Amino acid sequence: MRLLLVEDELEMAAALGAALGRYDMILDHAPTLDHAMAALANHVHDGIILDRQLPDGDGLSLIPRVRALKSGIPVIVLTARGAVDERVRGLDMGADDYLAKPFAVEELLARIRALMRRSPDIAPITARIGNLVFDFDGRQASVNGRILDLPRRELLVLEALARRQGRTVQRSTLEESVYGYDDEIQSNSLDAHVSRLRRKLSETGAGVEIHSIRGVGYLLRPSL
Amino acid sequence: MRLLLVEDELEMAAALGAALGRYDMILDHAPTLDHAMAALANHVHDGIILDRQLPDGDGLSLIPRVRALKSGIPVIVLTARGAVDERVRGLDMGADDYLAKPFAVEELLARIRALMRRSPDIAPITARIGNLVFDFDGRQASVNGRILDLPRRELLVLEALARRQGRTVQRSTLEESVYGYDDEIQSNSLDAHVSRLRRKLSETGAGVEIHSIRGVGYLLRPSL
DNA sequence: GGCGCCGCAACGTTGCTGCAATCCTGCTCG
DNA sequence: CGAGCAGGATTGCAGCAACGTTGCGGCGCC
Repeated sequence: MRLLLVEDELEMAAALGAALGRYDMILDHAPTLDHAMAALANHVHDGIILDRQLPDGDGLSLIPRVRALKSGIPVIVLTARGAVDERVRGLDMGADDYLAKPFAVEELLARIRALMRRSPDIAPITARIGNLVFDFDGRQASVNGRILDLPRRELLVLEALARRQGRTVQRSTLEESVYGYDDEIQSNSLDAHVSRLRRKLSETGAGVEIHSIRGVGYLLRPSL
Repeated sequence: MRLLLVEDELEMAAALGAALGRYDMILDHAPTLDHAMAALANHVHDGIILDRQLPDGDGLSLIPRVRALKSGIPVIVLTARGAVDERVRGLDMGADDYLAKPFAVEELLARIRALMRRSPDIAPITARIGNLVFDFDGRQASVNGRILDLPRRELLVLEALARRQGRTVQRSTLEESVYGYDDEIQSNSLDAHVSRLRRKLSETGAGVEIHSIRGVGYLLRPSL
């Protein structure tokens, strides 16, 4: 992980650099807005820590420029303690979080982690098949970050298949997880759901296929 | 924000519930340790307020069990005034703070906020979706710097959705965070709140939409 | 007493879902 | 090797449950 610290106090920068280094993070240091823009243009950063009082202007003015360049980067603003309206202004300018000085390094770290977690890169309990990501916790499927909004039954089918990805799922097992035990079915509704699911998966380029095994059940796997 | 009060005196519980309600917080009430454990198992709370003298034991015995279940939750212990060693014992058992009875509600509130702020792991302090900024600390939503003046229930809906932005929130989860668990609902009031919220969000150009997933729940996301 | 929030219910609307009819595909057996 | 068949795929349709919207009345709060 590589962070950019925009801060004119050298002491502070050095201290933070040392602390973050212990957590395998790289800290680039920019003492002014100009330096910051140059650094952003030349390197790829995963997050920005921004002081407000800088020699060549208010740190906040950097935010729109950052967003224009790379919108997704988390920005944490350092504010003076207790300055509530400063805080509000920072957030409205598009900062993702703020931290009052003085602060504990651990807290900064925790917030960085929290922000990183928010970006969809690192997902908790998920299955990946092809371009498809199924989030069992959030009970939703997405393809390339775009959430598929699937009706309940189709979602249940996909969930059951994703749970056992690459392995065949008995037809009866599937029926059980889509319908209750009590809730019987007397038609090929399940097949119908599979059919509709297939269409949606191929339309969205999920890169998966639901393979059917005659007389046994279905199987979810990457296509090709 | 949703808190659990473990306290056998009903008067006290009612008074606190009313007071916290004015600050847009949901208070669940558990009169015994057993009730408390049941509530914790079934619901997601952001903090616990714990009395020591309970019908079925010392409140402190709850703390290790809480930590085992969900470690990050702040716990505030209510103690009798002046009992110093009680206080010490509470902190040693893993409480995060204590408060001597009788106390001012404002003080309790301040301590809750302080604790929430101190445990940065649980959540980032703000969420940004589209032009909408939700400040979990200040408990308010704003669009382009203009604060949205939302009634209590609508704010709770938006908060719950913003907490899990971009992910589907089960209908039941939403109901729980908007209403307490004793506080039942038997109509489509939730839908009504969502409807009104939608109107306000679109009128103010928040750039977000509350997408509904039939049979599952809702989902807050930027509108295209 | 005015105002606004809230639960509630009525009613309109949507779109999921079970069903069945029809077509398709792979297997079996003579 | 080809006909027959069983299981699977697809799709239109209608019923209905879930959702959206709105107005009303009660209640608490200033």
